[in-house]
Amino acid sequence: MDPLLTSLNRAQCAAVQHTTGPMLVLAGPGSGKTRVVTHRIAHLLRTGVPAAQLLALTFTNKAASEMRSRVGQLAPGEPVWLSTFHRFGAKLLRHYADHVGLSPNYTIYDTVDAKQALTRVIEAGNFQTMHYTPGRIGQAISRAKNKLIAPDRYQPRPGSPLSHIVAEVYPAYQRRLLASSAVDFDDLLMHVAQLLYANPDVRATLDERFRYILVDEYQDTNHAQYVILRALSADHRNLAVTGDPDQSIYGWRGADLNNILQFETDYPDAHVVRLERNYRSTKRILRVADQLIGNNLRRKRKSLFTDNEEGGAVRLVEYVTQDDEASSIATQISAAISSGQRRASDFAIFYRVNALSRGLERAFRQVGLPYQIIRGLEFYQRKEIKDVLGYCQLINNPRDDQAVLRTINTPARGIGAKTVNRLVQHAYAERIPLLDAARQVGTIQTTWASRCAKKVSAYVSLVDRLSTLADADMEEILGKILSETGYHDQLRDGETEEDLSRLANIEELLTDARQFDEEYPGGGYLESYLENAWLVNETDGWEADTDKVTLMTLHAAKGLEFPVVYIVALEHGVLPHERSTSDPSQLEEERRVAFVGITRAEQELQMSYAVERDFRGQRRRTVPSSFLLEMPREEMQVTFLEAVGPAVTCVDEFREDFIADDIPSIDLDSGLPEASISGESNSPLSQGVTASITTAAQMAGDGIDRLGHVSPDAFAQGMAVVHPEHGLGKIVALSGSGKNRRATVGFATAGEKRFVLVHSPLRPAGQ
DNA sequence: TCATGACTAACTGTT
DNA sequence: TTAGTCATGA
Repeated sequence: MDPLLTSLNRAQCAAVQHTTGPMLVLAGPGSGKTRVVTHRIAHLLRTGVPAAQLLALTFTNKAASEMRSRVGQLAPGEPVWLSTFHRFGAKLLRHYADHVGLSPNYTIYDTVDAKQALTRVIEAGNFQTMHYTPGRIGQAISRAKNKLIAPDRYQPRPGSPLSHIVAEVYPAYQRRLLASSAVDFDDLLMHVAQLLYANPDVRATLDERFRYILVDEYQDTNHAQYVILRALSADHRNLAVTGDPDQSIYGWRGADLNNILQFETDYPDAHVVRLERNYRSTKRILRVADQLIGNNLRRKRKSLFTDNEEGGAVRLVEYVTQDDEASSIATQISAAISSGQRRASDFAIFYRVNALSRGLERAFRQVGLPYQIIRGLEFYQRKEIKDVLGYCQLINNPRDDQAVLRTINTPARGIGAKTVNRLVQHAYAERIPLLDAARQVGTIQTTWASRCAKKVSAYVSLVDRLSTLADADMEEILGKILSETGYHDQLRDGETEEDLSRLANIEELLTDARQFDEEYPGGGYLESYLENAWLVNETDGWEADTDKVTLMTLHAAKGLEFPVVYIVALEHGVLPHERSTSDPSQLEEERRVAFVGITRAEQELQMSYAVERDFRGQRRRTVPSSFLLEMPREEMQVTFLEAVGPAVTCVDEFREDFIADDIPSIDLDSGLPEASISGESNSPLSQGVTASITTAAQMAGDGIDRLGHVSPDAFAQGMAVVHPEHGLGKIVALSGSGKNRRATVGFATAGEKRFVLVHSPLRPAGQ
């Protein structure tokens, strides 16, 4: 028998062996879905399908890289195109940019940039937005884009003031994006859909090229993605989608559950495979999940079962405060680790909102538990990183207004809001990019103070100077930016804690760039580098093989599994989230979020809530989540507090309701966690905490070996160095790696010189 | 034009 | 709690 199939069950085999025609794989949690997808890719390759005809699309970067590594094991060296929808869209758009009015070097705006751009458009256009914030308007535009409603086709609805505003603002916003040759995340899909729709020849070419398409997490696709998929599989109808309606948790992002619920209507000849056997969780965990999700109406019924062990009871624990909750969990985990039962990496803690991670972090630090937090977009959202990347954006795409606005006065060079506004007005009036407007400063606006004009011209020539670097190594580009703009000096001379951490982050960025250069040597990859920065999310930074406890949102947890799972803050308003409690379909989505969390657990699961929780700096009484009442009592072990003080009626009521449902095992006074660990005693263990980033510079030490040679690693951006002939200088930029590592050094007398570090007599100053 | 400090409003999730 | 806005004085 084919070794690809031996380890699979019947349903899995059926899915893997399916080759032509549409297929829907309904895969319950833990049913080996990723296995099926990867094995199917390998199987297709084995049956002679060229790798170039395969396209596998996922929803997140994490899922894509997971899949890439697994396909790599099954079918090494096969160049299967495997990426997220957005990345796929970005690549296609590079190729067909002119078809949709972009230049190939277009910029991708993240949520923040897009919102700022929108705000500018609203201000500049003097739109009356009444009480609607740019955020609200942006959401409405995003929804329209996800539904593929083009700016000129948007129809305001009577009785919806917001839609009238959107009808005005949306076209202006989109015009400005195109003028900047920029797209937002939604455009990555909308433009592609439009491209395929408006260009039958392009569509046919791509349909021909991607004859076999596999889509993971199909329940999370939105209308735009749906249309793209349909367009790419019209002639070659080998579209295989996998998903689980019960795990659809991106409705707010436009995911349309109908896509999966109606797949069989769209493709009447679709082969449908159900993967219902769960290989992940214990019977009791699965029953809790199954009964909870049974309360949803909009779903496809499926029966989950497992041959795994019965397992221990699912725990529900009540705490007084969030601090109790956090420290109890931390103590439990470290006890399990020190007794040798578990490793730190066996544990994961899930929460509904990122803000809840802070208390947990504190508790973990106190106990000295190593942990890693998965949080979206942290690094690339930092001001200093965005500032530096802003210059890169500008080098890559000089029409990028957002980049101009970000960099024109960063670091401060005396170009104030007033000047910028005049520039913007001029640019909008002339319908030209901001940088061009800045370029014209000397010639057009005679009324301007020559002081301002001078500064603006200096900025323009700075950008021009940097632009000559477009094809250099990333590290060199970044290095030049840092030195030429004075950004590095400014931070280095700063004394605040903040400046220090900014500097550390910059170092981290340089290290990252250096790694990138090693992977893509020779330079000229600025665009790819930026694309990567724009489309990453920090989930990629998750290291499965380090021994740390994982903390993340329930959304980020999708697709992962852990031996022991904690879900915290099962409270009304948190899970379900307060913005979702009124709408039944949103409530169902919240239930699915809980379902996803529960089904990540392999052996143990603890859910908890606190009677009091700090929110917005205020302490509030909570109401336990109604979802808890929907779970089977007989599978659970409950730990209620004995007394929570006077008149905690909501919690009392909840307990009565919970107990009324004939609960066999209750455990009223045992198991209450000890108040908390004394905060003062700072154990030496806490040294092990690993939340901070160690920069390459920190690790490099003095970098001088016994022979007196200075390791190339000893040199860092901006460092003062000594040369025997030229004397004191400063490192302006670094590039290359290993023995090819070069430094550009600016000397006081001799000007700029370039050195190959291993052969150079350069030394860090002062050594 | 910029730095400072007071004040205020917001806190879902991800590409 | 905190990021962001606003007013003030230098």
